[in-house]
Amino acid sequence: MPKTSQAQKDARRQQILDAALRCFSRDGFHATTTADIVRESGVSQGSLYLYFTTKDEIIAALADDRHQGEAFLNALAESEHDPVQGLLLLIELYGQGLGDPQRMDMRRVGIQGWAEALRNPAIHASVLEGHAAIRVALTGLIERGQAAGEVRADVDPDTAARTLIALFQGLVLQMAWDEPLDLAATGRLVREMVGGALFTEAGRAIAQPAA
Amino acid sequence: MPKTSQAQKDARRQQILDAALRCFSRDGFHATTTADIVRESGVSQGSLYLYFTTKDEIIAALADDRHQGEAFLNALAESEHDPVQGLLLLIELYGQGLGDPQRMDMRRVGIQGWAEALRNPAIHASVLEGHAAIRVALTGLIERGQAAGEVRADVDPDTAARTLIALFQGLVLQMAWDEPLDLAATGRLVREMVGGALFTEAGRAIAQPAA
DNA sequence: CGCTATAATGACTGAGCCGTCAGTTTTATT
DNA sequence: AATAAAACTGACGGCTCAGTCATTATAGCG
Repeated sequence: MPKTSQAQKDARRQQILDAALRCFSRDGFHATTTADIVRESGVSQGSLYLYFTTKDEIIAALADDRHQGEAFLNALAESEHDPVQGLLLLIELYGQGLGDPQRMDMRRVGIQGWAEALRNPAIHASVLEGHAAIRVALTGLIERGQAAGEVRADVDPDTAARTLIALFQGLVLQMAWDEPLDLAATGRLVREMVGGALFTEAGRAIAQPAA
Repeated sequence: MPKTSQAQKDARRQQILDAALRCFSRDGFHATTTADIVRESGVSQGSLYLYFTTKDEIIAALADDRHQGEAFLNALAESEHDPVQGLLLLIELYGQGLGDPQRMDMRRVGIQGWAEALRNPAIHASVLEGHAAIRVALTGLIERGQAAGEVRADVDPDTAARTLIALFQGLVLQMAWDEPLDLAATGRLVREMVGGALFTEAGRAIAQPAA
């Protein structure tokens, strides 16, 4: 008969993860010591290893957590929205996310993860999994748009999705560097780019009122 | 009277830097030990510290080296090319660079640098310096294009430059992850995006033959 | 109030790393 | 060949860190 409930255990685990996120955001994965996480979380050195067997496991757990927040994507992509409006809404939501200071730590750690994915197979898999989830949502929208005649038929949905994601990845990076990005102007430009390169006349007509 | 020429010293220094680049590309900055660099370069542990006072200095030296290769940008940006053709040429050259396997190590280390810039002030300064150099070249081209009536006047050159750079940063990242990017299709799409969002009718007319 | 099983603790350890330095080798000059 | 200055070497010291474990605290139960 356990002496603590599952909820308490989960809370303690989350407490460690929250602390780890702050530490990793501040110092990166490698310059953060387990002692740092211990200090930041308030648990003892020993307890850390009751909830995680390894420092790397903490990193992996954070990478997995990240994917939870992206479930809204599929909901959006498969909703009843018109594909063009759905695409623009997705862009809009991501743009708003860029400016949200609450998510700063997550974004900074995410970037650390991008780099780590180059050499850590587990992180690589996790990062690509998240990447693929967004891509699937985007390609779905684009294909629906093509079926509706609102997106140009000569556009490869996969290429378009990857390119859009690339654009946002770069913006995330520059935001994290504290570069002075004009988010409103950038948003307008991205909509122009998407409208000009992806949409048909019919698509642009639908997009116009939203812009 | 020194026993080795400056050229020999430079060569030895470069030999260490080349080895360090390979190590950092493979294992990242932190998981690479000085012993790794010693093994890879063939110099002794002691000699390493005749040429660099610190492991961090090796990293900084690589970051600075990187900027040397970007001098061609200014030449291009300030050349006699038509601005629209200059922009498209720049995009073309960068696109070709993306696919060049020779530069793979540099790109991988560059991405490590992006992450490191989040917490290491020296790297941050160096990365932003390189970033600014490209941006200046791009804004210059865009402004010349606006003066010539080939680029839309309602586009903010700085925003457009940052957004274009963001796009390429994301593509570099995805390439480094071994994602299956169709570079030819991506290039076409990027040109469509730029044409649709930045160029005026006159600009598109000039762009058309090049595409 | 004992009693037991689980949870928590923090001092400790062994591995590994960065940077040093006393000694060795090389090279130009006499 | 002898010499001295410069270059090079690699074993080692001091330190940090991830992970452990013997001990202590706590919570439920009869």
